[in-house]
Amino acid sequence: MLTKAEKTKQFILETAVPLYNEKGISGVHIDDVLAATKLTKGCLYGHFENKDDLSEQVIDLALKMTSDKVRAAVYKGKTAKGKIFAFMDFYKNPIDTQIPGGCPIFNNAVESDDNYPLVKKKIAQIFRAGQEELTALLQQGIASGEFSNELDAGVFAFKMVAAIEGGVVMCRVMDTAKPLQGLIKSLKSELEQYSI
Amino acid sequence: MLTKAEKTKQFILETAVPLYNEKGISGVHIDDVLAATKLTKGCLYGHFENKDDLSEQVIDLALKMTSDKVRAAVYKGKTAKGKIFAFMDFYKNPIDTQIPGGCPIFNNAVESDDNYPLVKKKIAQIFRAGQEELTALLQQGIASGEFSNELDAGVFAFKMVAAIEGGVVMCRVMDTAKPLQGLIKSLKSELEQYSI
DNA sequence: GCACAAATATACTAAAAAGTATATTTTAAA
DNA sequence: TTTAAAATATACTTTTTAGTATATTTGTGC
Repeated sequence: MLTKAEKTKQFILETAVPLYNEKGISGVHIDDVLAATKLTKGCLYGHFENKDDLSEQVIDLALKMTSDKVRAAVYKGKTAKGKIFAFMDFYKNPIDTQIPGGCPIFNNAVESDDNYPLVKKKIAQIFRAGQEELTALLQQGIASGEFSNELDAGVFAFKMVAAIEGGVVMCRVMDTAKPLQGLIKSLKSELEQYSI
Repeated sequence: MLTKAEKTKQFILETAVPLYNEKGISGVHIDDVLAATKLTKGCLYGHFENKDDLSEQVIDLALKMTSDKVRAAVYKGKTAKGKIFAFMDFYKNPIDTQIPGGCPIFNNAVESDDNYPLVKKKIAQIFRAGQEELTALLQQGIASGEFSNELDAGVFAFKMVAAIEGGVVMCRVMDTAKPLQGLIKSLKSELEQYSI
Protein backbone atom coordinates (compact mmCIF):
# COMPACT_ATOMS: atom_id res chain seq x y z
CA MET A 1 0.00 0.00 0.00
CA LEU A 2 1.12 3.53 -0.78
CA THR A 3 2.00 5.83 2.09
CA LYS A 4 0.30 9.22 2.24
CA ALA A 5 3.42 10.87 0.89
CA GLU A 6 3.63 8.46 -2.01
CA LYS A 7 -0.01 9.08 -2.81
CA THR A 8 0.48 12.84 -2.70
CA LYS A 9 3.52 12.67 -4.93
CA GLN A 10 1.66 10.51 -7.42
CA PHE A 11 -1.28 12.91 -7.28
CA ILE A 12 0.98 15.87 -8.02
CA LEU A 13 2.57 14.08 -10.95
CA GLU A 14 -0.74 12.95 -12.41
CA THR A 15 -2.27 16.39 -12.01
CA ALA A 16 0.75 18.03 -13.61
CA VAL A 17 0.84 15.71 -16.63
CA PRO A 18 -1.91 17.48 -18.61
CA LEU A 19 -0.58 20.87 -17.51
CA TYR A 20 2.85 20.12 -18.93
CA ASN A 21 1.33 18.58 -22.01
CA GLU A 22 -0.66 21.69 -22.75
CA LYS A 23 1.74 24.42 -21.68
CA GLY A 24 5.11 22.80 -22.24
CA ILE A 25 8.06 22.73 -19.87
CA SER A 26 8.85 26.43 -20.25
CA GLY A 27 5.19 27.34 -20.01
CA VAL A 28 4.40 25.64 -16.70
CA HIS A 29 5.09 27.51 -13.47
CA ILE A 30 5.21 26.02 -10.00
CA ASP A 31 2.18 28.14 -9.13
CA ASP A 32 0.23 26.49 -11.94
CA VAL A 33 0.89 23.12 -10.39
CA LEU A 34 -0.02 24.42 -6.93
CA ALA A 35 -3.26 25.89 -8.27
CA ALA A 36 -4.17 22.64 -10.04
CA THR A 37 -3.38 20.45 -7.05
CA LYS A 38 -4.63 22.89 -4.37
CA LEU A 39 -1.44 22.13 -2.49
CA THR A 40 1.18 24.50 -1.15
CA LYS A 41 4.84 25.10 -1.81
CA GLY A 42 5.96 23.47 1.40
CA CYS A 43 4.19 20.31 0.36
CA LEU A 44 5.38 20.29 -3.24
CA TYR A 45 8.99 20.99 -2.35
CA GLY A 46 8.76 18.16 0.16
CA HIS A 47 8.37 15.76 -2.75
CA PHE A 48 10.54 17.39 -5.42
CA GLU A 49 13.94 19.03 -5.19
CA ASN A 50 13.11 21.84 -7.58
CA LYS A 51 11.24 22.59 -10.76
CA ASP A 52 13.65 20.62 -12.93
CA ASP A 53 13.14 17.56 -10.77
CA LEU A 54 9.38 17.95 -10.99
CA SER A 55 9.48 18.53 -14.74
CA GLU A 56 11.59 15.46 -15.33
CA GLN A 57 9.32 13.18 -13.35
CA VAL A 58 6.15 14.62 -14.88
CA ILE A 59 7.49 14.10 -18.38
CA ASP A 60 8.68 10.61 -17.58
CA LEU A 61 5.19 9.77 -16.39
CA ALA A 62 3.51 11.34 -19.42
CA LEU A 63 5.78 9.42 -21.77
CA LYS A 64 5.24 6.18 -19.90
CA MET A 65 1.47 6.62 -19.81
CA THR A 66 1.39 7.22 -23.54
CA SER A 67 3.71 4.36 -24.43
CA ASP A 68 1.75 1.99 -22.22
CA LYS A 69 -1.57 2.97 -23.74
CA VAL A 70 -0.32 2.66 -27.31
CA ARG A 71 1.23 -0.69 -26.56
CA ALA A 72 -1.97 -1.92 -24.91
CA ALA A 73 -4.01 -0.84 -27.93
CA VAL A 74 -1.64 -2.51 -30.38
CA TYR A 75 -1.56 -5.65 -28.29
CA LYS A 76 -5.30 -6.12 -28.80
CA GLY A 77 -4.84 -6.73 -32.53
CA LYS A 78 -4.67 -10.41 -33.41
CA THR A 79 -2.72 -10.37 -36.67
CA ALA A 80 0.13 -8.14 -37.80
CA LYS A 81 -2.34 -6.14 -39.85
CA GLY A 82 -4.74 -6.02 -36.93
CA LYS A 83 -2.02 -4.65 -34.68
CA ILE A 84 -0.90 -2.01 -37.17
CA PHE A 85 -4.49 -0.95 -37.72
CA ALA A 86 -4.97 -0.77 -33.95
CA PHE A 87 -1.94 1.50 -33.75
CA MET A 88 -3.46 3.83 -36.33
CA ASP A 89 -6.85 3.80 -34.68
CA PHE A 90 -5.27 4.83 -31.41
CA TYR A 91 -4.79 8.30 -32.90
CA LYS A 92 -8.27 8.58 -34.42
CA ASN A 93 -9.35 11.46 -32.20
CA PRO A 94 -6.76 14.25 -32.22
CA ILE A 95 -8.99 16.80 -30.49
CA ASP A 96 -9.74 14.91 -27.27
CA THR A 97 -6.47 13.14 -26.76
CA GLN A 98 -5.91 10.56 -24.05
CA ILE A 99 -3.88 13.14 -22.20
CA PRO A 100 -5.28 16.59 -22.94
CA GLY A 101 -3.03 18.67 -25.16
CA GLY A 102 -2.10 16.23 -27.89
CA CYS A 103 0.55 13.55 -27.99
CA PRO A 104 3.11 14.04 -25.20
CA ILE A 105 5.82 12.29 -27.19
CA PHE A 106 5.44 14.67 -30.06
CA ASN A 107 4.87 17.80 -27.98
CA ASN A 108 8.00 17.10 -26.00
CA ALA A 109 9.88 16.28 -29.18
CA VAL A 110 9.22 19.75 -30.53
CA GLU A 111 10.02 21.57 -27.31
CA SER A 112 13.03 19.53 -26.21
CA ASP A 113 14.72 19.44 -29.60
CA ASP A 114 16.77 22.65 -29.12
CA ASN A 115 16.32 23.21 -25.40
CA TYR A 116 16.23 20.13 -23.24
CA PRO A 117 18.86 17.64 -24.37
CA LEU A 118 17.98 15.10 -21.69
CA VAL A 119 14.34 15.02 -22.71
CA LYS A 120 15.35 14.98 -26.35
CA LYS A 121 17.42 11.88 -25.69
CA LYS A 122 14.47 10.11 -24.09
CA ILE A 123 12.17 10.99 -26.97
CA ALA A 124 14.75 9.86 -29.51
CA GLN A 125 14.91 6.53 -27.70
CA ILE A 126 11.14 6.20 -27.77
CA PHE A 127 11.00 6.99 -31.49
CA ARG A 128 13.79 4.54 -32.26
CA ALA A 129 12.23 1.76 -30.18
CA GLY A 130 8.81 2.46 -31.66
CA GLN A 131 10.16 2.34 -35.19
CA GLU A 132 11.91 -0.93 -34.46
CA GLU A 133 8.80 -2.51 -32.99
CA LEU A 134 6.53 -1.39 -35.82
CA THR A 135 9.05 -2.41 -38.44
CA ALA A 136 9.44 -5.82 -36.81
CA LEU A 137 5.67 -6.19 -36.71
CA LEU A 138 5.38 -5.46 -40.42
CA GLN A 139 8.22 -7.84 -41.18
CA GLN A 140 6.51 -10.55 -39.20
CA GLY A 141 3.48 -9.90 -41.36
CA ILE A 142 5.62 -10.42 -44.44
CA ALA A 143 7.19 -13.57 -43.02
CA SER A 144 3.83 -15.04 -42.12
CA GLY A 145 2.44 -14.27 -45.58
CA GLU A 146 0.08 -11.53 -44.47
CA PHE A 147 1.90 -8.93 -46.54
CA SER A 148 3.77 -9.10 -49.80
CA ASN A 149 7.53 -8.73 -49.55
CA GLU A 150 7.20 -5.67 -51.79
CA LEU A 151 6.34 -3.78 -48.61
CA ASP A 152 9.29 -1.79 -47.27
CA ALA A 153 8.60 -2.26 -43.57
CA GLY A 154 11.01 0.41 -42.31
CA VAL A 155 9.82 3.07 -44.70
CA PHE A 156 6.16 2.35 -44.07
CA ALA A 157 6.62 2.37 -40.30
CA PHE A 158 8.26 5.78 -40.42
CA LYS A 159 5.77 7.22 -42.86
CA MET A 160 2.86 5.99 -40.78
CA VAL A 161 4.09 7.47 -37.49
CA ALA A 162 5.28 10.73 -39.05
CA ALA A 163 2.03 11.21 -40.93
CA ILE A 164 -0.15 10.44 -37.95
CA GLU A 165 1.81 12.60 -35.52
CA GLY A 166 1.94 15.44 -38.02
CA GLY A 167 -1.72 14.95 -38.76
CA VAL A 168 -2.62 15.18 -35.08
CA VAL A 169 -0.93 18.57 -34.79
CA MET A 170 -2.52 19.90 -37.96
CA CYS A 171 -5.97 18.71 -36.96
CA ARG A 172 -5.66 20.17 -33.47
CA VAL A 173 -4.75 23.56 -34.87
CA MET A 174 -7.54 23.47 -37.45
CA ASP A 175 -10.01 22.13 -34.90
CA THR A 176 -11.17 19.20 -36.96
CA ALA A 177 -10.51 15.47 -36.81
CA LYS A 178 -11.61 14.82 -40.38
CA PRO A 179 -8.31 15.11 -42.26
CA LEU A 180 -6.58 12.73 -39.87
CA GLN A 181 -9.36 10.21 -40.26
CA GLY A 182 -9.00 10.43 -44.04
CA LEU A 183 -5.27 10.01 -43.61
CA ILE A 184 -5.66 6.89 -41.51
CA LYS A 185 -8.06 5.45 -44.06
CA SER A 186 -5.49 6.17 -46.76
CA LEU A 187 -2.65 4.56 -44.80
CA LYS A 188 -4.80 1.51 -44.24
CA SER A 189 -5.64 1.16 -47.90
CA GLU A 190 -1.97 1.66 -48.74
CA LEU A 191 -1.23 -1.32 -46.51
CA GLU A 192 -4.12 -3.26 -47.97
CA GLN A 193 -2.42 -3.00 -51.35
CA TYR A 194 0.37 -5.13 -49.92
CA SER A 195 -2.03 -7.60 -48.33
CA ILE A 196 -2.16 -11.03 -49.83
CA MET B 1 15.18 53.93 -47.94
CA LEU B 2 14.75 52.64 -44.42
CA THR B 3 15.30 55.01 -41.54
CA LYS B 4 17.74 53.99 -38.83
CA ALA B 5 14.84 53.09 -36.57
CA GLU B 6 13.23 50.93 -39.23
CA LYS B 7 16.53 49.17 -39.83
CA THR B 8 16.97 48.54 -36.12
CA LYS B 9 13.46 47.20 -35.76
CA GLN B 10 13.95 44.90 -38.72
CA PHE B 11 17.28 43.78 -37.28
CA ILE B 12 15.67 42.96 -33.94
CA LEU B 13 12.91 40.97 -35.62
CA GLU B 14 15.29 39.06 -37.86
CA THR B 15 17.65 38.30 -34.99
CA ALA B 16 14.78 37.13 -32.82
CA VAL B 17 13.25 34.82 -35.43
CA PRO B 18 15.65 31.90 -34.86
CA LEU B 19 15.55 32.49 -31.11
CA TYR B 20 11.78 32.14 -31.03
CA ASN B 21 11.91 29.20 -33.40
CA GLU B 22 14.30 27.32 -31.14
CA LYS B 23 13.01 28.30 -27.72
CA GLY B 24 9.35 28.93 -28.35
CA ILE B 25 7.30 31.90 -27.20
CA SER B 26 7.34 30.88 -23.54
CA GLY B 27 11.02 30.05 -23.70
CA VAL B 28 12.30 33.37 -25.03
CA HIS B 29 13.00 36.18 -22.59
CA ILE B 30 13.58 39.82 -23.43
CA ASP B 31 17.13 39.43 -22.17
CA ASP B 32 17.74 36.67 -24.72
CA VAL B 33 16.78 39.05 -27.47
CA LEU B 34 18.95 41.82 -25.98
CA ALA B 35 21.91 39.45 -25.76
CA ALA B 36 21.46 38.28 -29.34
CA THR B 37 21.09 41.79 -30.74
CA LYS B 38 23.58 43.46 -28.37
CA LEU B 39 21.01 46.17 -27.88
CA THR B 40 19.53 47.54 -24.68
CA LYS B 41 16.10 47.67 -23.15
CA GLY B 42 15.61 51.33 -23.90
CA CYS B 43 16.18 50.63 -27.55
CA LEU B 44 14.02 47.53 -27.76
CA TYR B 45 11.10 49.10 -25.93
CA GLY B 46 11.39 52.03 -28.29
CA HIS B 47 10.34 49.71 -31.09
CA PHE B 48 7.93 47.35 -29.35
CA GLU B 49 5.22 48.02 -26.80
CA ASN B 50 5.95 44.95 -24.73
CA LYS B 51 6.94 41.32 -25.03
CA ASP B 52 3.62 40.28 -26.52
CA ASP B 53 3.98 42.88 -29.24
CA LEU B 54 7.50 41.70 -30.00
CA SER B 55 6.47 38.05 -29.98
CA GLU B 56 3.61 38.66 -32.36
CA GLN B 57 5.75 40.50 -34.88
CA VAL B 58 8.58 37.98 -34.66
CA ILE B 59 6.21 35.11 -35.31
CA ASP B 60 4.50 36.93 -38.14
CA LEU B 61 7.87 37.42 -39.75
CA ALA B 62 8.93 33.80 -39.21
CA LEU B 63 5.69 32.54 -40.73
CA LYS B 64 5.96 34.91 -43.66
CA MET B 65 9.60 33.99 -44.31
CA THR B 66 8.72 30.31 -44.34
CA SER B 67 5.64 30.66 -46.51
CA ASP B 68 7.51 32.81 -48.98
CA LYS B 69 10.40 30.37 -49.25
CA VAL B 70 8.14 27.36 -49.71
CA ARG B 71 6.12 29.17 -52.31
CA ALA B 72 9.27 30.26 -54.15
CA ALA B 73 10.55 26.68 -54.15
CA VAL B 74 7.26 25.28 -55.44
CA TYR B 75 7.05 27.98 -58.07
CA LYS B 76 10.25 26.71 -59.66
CA GLY B 77 8.61 23.42 -60.64
CA LYS B 78 7.34 23.44 -64.22
CA THR B 79 4.61 20.80 -64.12
CA ALA B 80 2.16 19.90 -61.35
CA LYS B 81 4.33 16.93 -60.49
CA GLY B 82 7.42 19.12 -60.62
CA LYS B 83 5.87 21.59 -58.22
CA ILE B 84 4.74 18.92 -55.79
CA PHE B 85 8.18 17.31 -55.90
CA ALA B 86 9.74 20.72 -55.29
CA PHE B 87 7.52 21.11 -52.25
CA MET B 88 8.73 17.80 -50.86
CA ASP B 89 12.36 18.57 -51.62
CA PHE B 90 12.09 21.80 -49.72
CA TYR B 91 12.03 19.74 -46.52
CA LYS B 92 14.88 17.41 -47.48
CA ASN B 93 17.20 18.63 -44.75
CA PRO B 94 15.45 18.57 -41.36
CA ILE B 95 18.63 19.13 -39.35
CA ASP B 96 19.80 22.42 -40.84
CA THR B 97 16.50 24.09 -41.50
CA GLN B 98 16.17 27.36 -43.37
CA ILE B 99 15.41 29.01 -40.07
CA PRO B 100 17.32 27.21 -37.32
CA GLY B 101 15.08 25.17 -35.04
CA GLY B 102 12.86 23.34 -37.50
CA CYS B 103 9.73 24.48 -39.28
CA PRO B 104 8.28 27.62 -37.66
CA ILE B 105 4.78 26.79 -38.83
CA PHE B 106 4.87 23.44 -37.12
CA ASN B 107 6.74 24.58 -34.01
CA ASN B 108 4.24 27.34 -33.46
CA ALA B 109 1.39 24.97 -34.18
CA VAL B 110 2.43 22.77 -31.28
CA GLU B 111 3.04 25.60 -28.85
CA SER B 112 0.09 27.79 -29.76
CA ASP B 113 -2.48 25.02 -29.86
CA ASP B 114 -3.48 25.24 -26.17
CA ASN B 115 -1.84 28.53 -25.22
CA TYR B 116 -1.87 31.24 -27.82
CA PRO B 117 -5.24 31.35 -29.56
CA LEU B 118 -4.23 34.25 -31.82
CA VAL B 119 -1.18 32.43 -33.10
CA LYS B 120 -3.18 29.24 -33.40
CA LYS B 121 -5.65 31.04 -35.64
CA LYS B 122 -2.88 32.25 -37.92
CA ILE B 123 -1.36 28.79 -38.20
CA ALA B 124 -4.75 27.25 -38.89
CA GLN B 125 -5.17 29.74 -41.71
CA ILE B 126 -1.77 28.84 -43.13
CA PHE B 127 -2.53 25.12 -42.98
CA ARG B 128 -5.90 25.59 -44.61
CA ALA B 129 -4.54 27.80 -47.37
CA GLY B 130 -1.62 25.43 -47.92
CA GLN B 131 -3.92 22.44 -48.18
CA GLU B 132 -6.11 24.27 -50.65
CA GLU B 133 -3.19 25.28 -52.83
CA LEU B 134 -1.62 21.82 -52.85
CA THR B 135 -4.95 20.15 -53.48
CA ALA B 136 -5.66 22.55 -56.34
CA LEU B 137 -2.22 21.83 -57.77
CA LEU B 138 -2.84 18.08 -57.71
CA GLN B 139 -6.26 18.56 -59.25
CA GLN B 140 -4.76 20.63 -62.02
CA GLY B 141 -2.40 17.72 -62.60
CA ILE B 142 -5.40 15.42 -62.92
CA ALA B 143 -7.21 17.84 -65.22
CA SER B 144 -4.17 18.20 -67.47
CA GLY B 145 -3.72 14.44 -67.65
CA GLU B 146 -0.53 14.33 -65.57
CA PHE B 147 -2.19 12.23 -62.90
CA SER B 148 -4.91 9.61 -63.02
CA ASN B 149 -8.23 10.66 -61.54
CA GLU B 150 -7.84 7.77 -59.09
CA LEU B 151 -5.69 10.17 -57.07
CA ASP B 152 -7.56 11.71 -54.15
CA ALA B 153 -5.96 15.15 -54.21
CA GLY B 154 -7.19 16.33 -50.80
CA VAL B 155 -6.16 13.19 -49.00
CA PHE B 156 -2.76 13.08 -50.65
CA ALA B 157 -2.09 16.77 -49.94
CA PHE B 158 -2.83 16.27 -46.26
CA LYS B 159 -0.89 13.05 -46.00
CA MET B 160 2.11 14.60 -47.68
CA VAL B 161 2.27 17.68 -45.44
CA ALA B 162 1.50 15.77 -42.25
CA ALA B 163 4.09 13.10 -43.00
CA ILE B 164 6.79 15.59 -43.92
CA GLU B 165 6.18 17.86 -40.95
CA GLY B 166 6.01 14.90 -38.59
CA GLY B 167 9.08 13.44 -40.23
CA VAL B 168 11.02 16.66 -39.73
CA VAL B 169 10.34 16.58 -36.00
CA MET B 170 11.22 12.89 -35.66
CA CYS B 171 14.43 13.30 -37.64
CA ARG B 172 15.48 16.35 -35.65
CA VAL B 173 15.04 14.50 -32.39
CA MET B 174 16.86 11.41 -33.66
CA ASP B 175 19.58 13.55 -35.25
CA THR B 176 19.36 11.95 -38.67
CA ALA B 177 17.90 13.08 -41.98
CA LYS B 178 17.74 9.59 -43.45
CA PRO B 179 14.21 8.53 -42.50
CA LEU B 180 12.72 11.73 -43.89
CA GLN B 181 14.61 11.26 -47.13
CA GLY B 182 13.22 7.73 -47.39
CA LEU B 183 9.79 9.10 -46.64
CA ILE B 184 10.02 11.70 -49.38
CA LYS B 185 11.16 9.05 -51.83
CA SER B 186 8.19 6.93 -50.81
CA LEU B 187 5.73 9.80 -51.21
CA LYS B 188 7.16 10.50 -54.63
CA SER B 189 6.79 6.93 -55.77
CA GLU B 190 3.27 6.89 -54.35
CA LEU B 191 2.52 9.84 -56.60
CA GLU B 192 4.33 8.21 -59.52
CA GLN B 193 1.84 5.35 -59.28
CA TYR B 194 -0.86 7.82 -60.26
CA SER B 195 1.23 9.30 -63.05
CA ILE B 196 0.12 8.60 -66.57
C1' DG C 1 28.83 73.34 -37.66
C1' DC C 2 24.37 73.92 -35.02
C1' DA C 3 20.09 72.73 -33.09
C1' DC C 4 16.57 69.71 -32.51
C1' DA C 5 14.44 65.42 -32.80
C1' DA C 6 14.95 60.66 -33.05
C1' DA C 7 17.32 56.71 -31.43
C1' DT C 8 19.69 54.33 -28.00
C1' DA C 9 21.85 53.51 -23.34
C1' DT C 10 21.81 53.60 -18.32
C1' DA C 11 19.97 52.89 -14.15
C1' DC C 12 16.38 52.22 -11.99
C1' DT C 13 11.26 50.05 -10.23
C1' DA C 14 7.71 46.54 -10.46
C1' DA C 15 6.09 42.11 -10.95
C1' DA C 16 6.43 37.40 -11.28
C1' DA C 17 8.49 33.20 -10.33
C1' DA C 18 11.43 30.09 -7.63
C1' DG C 19 12.90 28.56 -3.47
C1' DT C 20 13.35 28.26 1.96
C1' DA C 21 12.72 28.45 7.08
C1' DT C 22 9.70 27.43 10.28
C1' DA C 23 5.17 26.51 12.23
C1' DT C 24 1.32 23.48 12.24
C1' DT C 25 -1.11 19.41 11.32
C1' DT C 26 -1.51 14.62 10.38
C1' DT C 27 -0.18 9.83 10.47
C1' DA C 28 1.03 5.68 12.36
C1' DA C 29 3.86 2.89 15.57
C1' DA C 30 4.44 2.03 20.46
C1' DT D 1 -4.11 7.30 23.61
C1' DT D 2 0.31 9.21 23.26
C1' DT D 3 4.03 10.84 20.77
C1' DA D 4 7.60 11.28 17.52
C1' DA D 5 8.23 11.55 12.80
C1' DA D 6 6.39 12.58 8.53
C1' DA D 7 3.61 15.53 5.80
C1' DT D 8 1.76 19.84 4.81
C1' DA D 9 0.86 24.93 5.40
C1' DT D 10 2.34 29.66 6.21
C1' DA D 11 5.04 33.36 5.64
C1' DC D 12 8.75 34.72 4.28
C1' DT D 13 13.57 35.68 0.93
C1' DT D 14 15.87 35.43 -3.36
C1' DT D 15 16.17 35.45 -8.08
C1' DT D 16 14.63 36.29 -12.42
C1' DT D 17 12.13 38.75 -15.76
C1' DA D 18 9.45 42.66 -17.44
C1' DG D 19 8.94 47.28 -17.82
C1' DT D 20 10.01 52.56 -17.15
C1' DA D 21 12.14 57.19 -16.35
C1' DT D 22 15.67 59.69 -17.65
C1' DA D 23 20.21 60.62 -19.53
C1' DT D 24 23.10 60.40 -23.48
C1' DT D 25 24.20 59.86 -28.05
C1' DT D 26 23.41 60.02 -32.92
C1' DG D 27 21.53 61.46 -37.18
C1' DT D 28 19.48 65.12 -40.09
C1' DG D 29 17.71 69.44 -41.97
C1' DC D 30 19.02 74.18 -41.61
